[in-house]
Amino acid sequence: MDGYRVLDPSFFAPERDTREIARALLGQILVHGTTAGRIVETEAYLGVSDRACHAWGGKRSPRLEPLYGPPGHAYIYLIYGMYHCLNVVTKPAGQPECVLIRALEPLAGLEAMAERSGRKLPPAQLCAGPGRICRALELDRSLSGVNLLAGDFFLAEGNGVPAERIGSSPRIGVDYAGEDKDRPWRYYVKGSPFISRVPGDKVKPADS
DNA sequence: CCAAAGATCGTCT
DNA sequence: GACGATCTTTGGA
Repeated sequence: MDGYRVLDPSFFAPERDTREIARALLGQILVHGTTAGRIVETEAYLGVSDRACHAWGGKRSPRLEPLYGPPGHAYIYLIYGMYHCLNVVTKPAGQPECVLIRALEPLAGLEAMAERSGRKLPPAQLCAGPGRICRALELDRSLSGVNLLAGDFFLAEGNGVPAERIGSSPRIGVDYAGEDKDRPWRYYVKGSPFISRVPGDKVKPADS
């Protein structure tokens, strides 16, 4: 879309820790076609040593190939047979680390997003959750592996979020990860009404 | 070939 | 808080 400037490749400098990138992605813009949103919630997945990461132990499979590819590219997979999740690869090829994009503040194409949801969702619910993001922006695994620094599906510069406005918590839905399940590698914009869950919530707030 | 599981979401009690 | 939907992917027989 016009009016957005693609993120500079230096955003994914090799020396940058994936958790730092996860925090820096807060406030940046995700664009696909005529839909766009500001990233307000992310999770870091730290590769082969992280039991919560799909690439834990160096596991490889066709689905995971983009995760082993260059940084700034998308890794998208189908989950539970009905939803997709979008990740941004953060490290040079061969280092399978990434950031899961968990929630956006919708900025453009809200009507299309609501239409795709098939129901009347308030803006705060349109992109509150990884599955909802992919539904709203029409992302699926045909886009896994694409470069997010070019094209019509890309990351654009936004205003970063200052450290004091960033909260952290354990990652969502990784109870299978043993000793890594409680690592506080989920990051969110404090007080944002667009995040998928507020710490302390066991379940999502009811529709309203 | 077949079984099992899954980085979720919506609905129902 | 619990449960079911839905189907690809993976690993083992």
